[in-house]
Amino acid sequence: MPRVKSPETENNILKAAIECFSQEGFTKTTISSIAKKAGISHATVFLYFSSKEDLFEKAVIGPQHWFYEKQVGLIQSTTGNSLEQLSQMVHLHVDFYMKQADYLRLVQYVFGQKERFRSIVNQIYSYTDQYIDVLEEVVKKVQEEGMIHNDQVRLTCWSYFSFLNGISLTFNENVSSEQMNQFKVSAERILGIGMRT
Amino acid sequence: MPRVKSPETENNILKAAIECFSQEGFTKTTISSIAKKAGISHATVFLYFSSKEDLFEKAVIGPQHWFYEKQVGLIQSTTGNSLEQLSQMVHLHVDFYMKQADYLRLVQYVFGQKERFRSIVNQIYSYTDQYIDVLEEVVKKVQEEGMIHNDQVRLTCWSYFSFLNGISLTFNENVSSEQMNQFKVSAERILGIGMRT
Amino acid sequence: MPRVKSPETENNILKAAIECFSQEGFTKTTISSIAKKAGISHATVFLYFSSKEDLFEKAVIGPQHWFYEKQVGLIQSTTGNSLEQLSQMVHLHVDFYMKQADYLRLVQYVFGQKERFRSIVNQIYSYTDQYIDVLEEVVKKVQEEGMIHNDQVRLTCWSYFSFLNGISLTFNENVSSEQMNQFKVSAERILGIGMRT
Amino acid sequence: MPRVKSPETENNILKAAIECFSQEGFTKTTISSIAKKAGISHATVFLYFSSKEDLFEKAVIGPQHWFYEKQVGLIQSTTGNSLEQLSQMVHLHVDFYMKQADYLRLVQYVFGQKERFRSIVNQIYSYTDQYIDVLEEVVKKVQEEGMIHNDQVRLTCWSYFSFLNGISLTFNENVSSEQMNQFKVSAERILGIGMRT
DNA sequence: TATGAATGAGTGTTCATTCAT
DNA sequence: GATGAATGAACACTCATTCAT
Repeated sequence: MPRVKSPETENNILKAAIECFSQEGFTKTTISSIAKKAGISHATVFLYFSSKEDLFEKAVIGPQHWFYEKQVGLIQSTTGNSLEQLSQMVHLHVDFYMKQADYLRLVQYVFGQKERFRSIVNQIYSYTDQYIDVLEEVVKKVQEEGMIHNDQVRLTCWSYFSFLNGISLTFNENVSSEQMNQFKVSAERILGIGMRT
Repeated sequence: MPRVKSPETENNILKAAIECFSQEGFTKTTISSIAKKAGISHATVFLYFSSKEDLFEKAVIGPQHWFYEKQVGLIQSTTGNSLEQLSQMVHLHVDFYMKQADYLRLVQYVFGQKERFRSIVNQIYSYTDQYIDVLEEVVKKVQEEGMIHNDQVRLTCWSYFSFLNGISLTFNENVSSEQMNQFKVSAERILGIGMRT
Repeated sequence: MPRVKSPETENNILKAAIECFSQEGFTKTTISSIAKKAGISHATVFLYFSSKEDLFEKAVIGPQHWFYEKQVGLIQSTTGNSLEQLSQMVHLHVDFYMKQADYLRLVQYVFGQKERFRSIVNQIYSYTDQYIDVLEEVVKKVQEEGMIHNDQVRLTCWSYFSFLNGISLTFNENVSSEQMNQFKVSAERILGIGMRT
Repeated sequence: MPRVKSPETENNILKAAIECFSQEGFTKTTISSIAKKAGISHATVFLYFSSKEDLFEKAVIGPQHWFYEKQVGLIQSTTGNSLEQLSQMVHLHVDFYMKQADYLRLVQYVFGQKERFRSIVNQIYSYTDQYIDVLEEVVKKVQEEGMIHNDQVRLTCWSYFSFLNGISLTFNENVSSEQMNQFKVSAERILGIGMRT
């Protein structure tokens, strides 16, 4: 982070960049459109980021730390016995994923072009891996208490994670609360809870 | 009598286009690169498609019919009692989605930029709706036999569909067979079957 | 002239070419548009003319012979004493020039870009020179009869010729008969006749 | 504070554009050739003009105001009695038209393709109309003094104007002074003066 | 520091021309 | 002989990046 002048400006650029890149993709988005949205001149962008690629990478990677902290935070904010905690986490996760549509679209855009954005994809995978670690712990704990059973906890966690991405991709606009509830049920089922048989 | 425009060439262009567009996105992909991959001159592309936009739309929409026919076909190819059939369908679906990574990435790319590709997105939604119709029927039949229970069958089907897209997005390369199996288990769970409690 | 197959087709092409070239200029006009107007395929044009340049040159030069024969014919078709004949000629000339707007526009187009179409321009000048020869003879004859006086007969003829081109250029659509009459008066005045003092 | 867009550069582009367009026509002329002649990069042209069409229109229309001011100025610069003034005006006009060959060729090029450049043609007609207004006044004044007679003053003025364009079109290079003098005589005759019978 | 002017590299698209049938 | 498919050359226009102020 060059931190040349105003960190506020830097943030404005990054926010504008996330919006533009997620709506139009990398190549279609112009530096000018980002600058305009950030309320500055296009040339100023280059004072804060060395190139369009640099800005893109920072816009995608930058929020990752916060993003996964947030997810972990959701887990830690739960209360009750561990089964109840897991269920609460699922609810919070689904809500969170549907609310972060903009940024998630950007991440999904990058994931859809793995060869093109190899280096960024790898960085995100590494963040995700850490998060899956945390998730795995939680699920394992519930399992040890005998309340659910999953042969392959880690792989189950990846399924869960994929599901969250899948719903965010398919429904990033106009989701009903009924639909949201169903997503939560489905997510719980993936983790082995919530079956009402 | 002059030479005749070859349907084979048209197909080569479409195949090349799907590959390129899914790897690089719309704007980054050049007509030249598509032409090169199809083994023709870039100008020839314009003999078959009126513009880059036209080619893109046809590359995305074209396979939809086949794609959903295929999915419906998978359902019909199953045997046994209806629960077994549903389970078989899930297995075939997961396999199919992981194999169609290239094309699915393209569809997901379009979905990630709904404002930009509004018209295409709407067309795909309409295909998907039809497919969900079929899926709903199947699930309802199993349910009527009392073997599973889902309050919201249609919404459950959308969850199932989102999950398939989610795994295809997150893992479009190097998936282990263990992982594949877990995906199948998770998919079954979303539909309310496969819980081993 | 290759005279490959049908002279009728060749003529259709030339007629279409004159129309297109005079309306849109050389570069803007496409071989396809000419072919379409001539009711044939664009490739067929190349059976009759070796290149676009070739077709253009033939379309411009081709009618020159007929055009100046026609003008000379107008002179010879007059009757009465030589002053009356000159006046009749002027009337016929003005009518003729306003009627040949399409082709004249093409010639004027070429004249407006003398460097670009040097060779064609020179050929037209040589035709025009011959015509001015004829015109000069006529005017000189009237002058010898003492009915008009012009110091510089040849230069006066060029003025007359320039005037005809000038009105055709400025008014190639919607000319009133009043205007036509005034043109005739003006043309006569250039030649030294028609002054009503 | 950044550099400022220079009006000098804009003028250079316009001058280069007039030269190129008048020599090669609209389509044949490339933005690069204009830029080269103006001593700048082709991309810079688009900083000053939004498109090739825009540049063309401005190059054609731009000088119209100056052009007709100039013509009117010529009239006002004359001295002596009104007949002498008219004669002087004609001399100045002929000189002026032969000197403005470059720009006039461009105007004539546009006039030769009225359908293609309809909007520009209409704008020029409106300028010309104003100029003819002025000319008409002058001629009428001379006429009122009983020194010449023209039935249709306005139409005569259009003839005069057409003649000026005609000579400029036919002789935009290498005109002898003898020829120039004859042009002046012819122009005077159109207006009803200068007959030496 | 911040900006707008300037530009070179790049791309979609057109079109004259060639070629196979 | 006639045609439509195929193509390479060319061009308008865009945009990331640099530079002068």
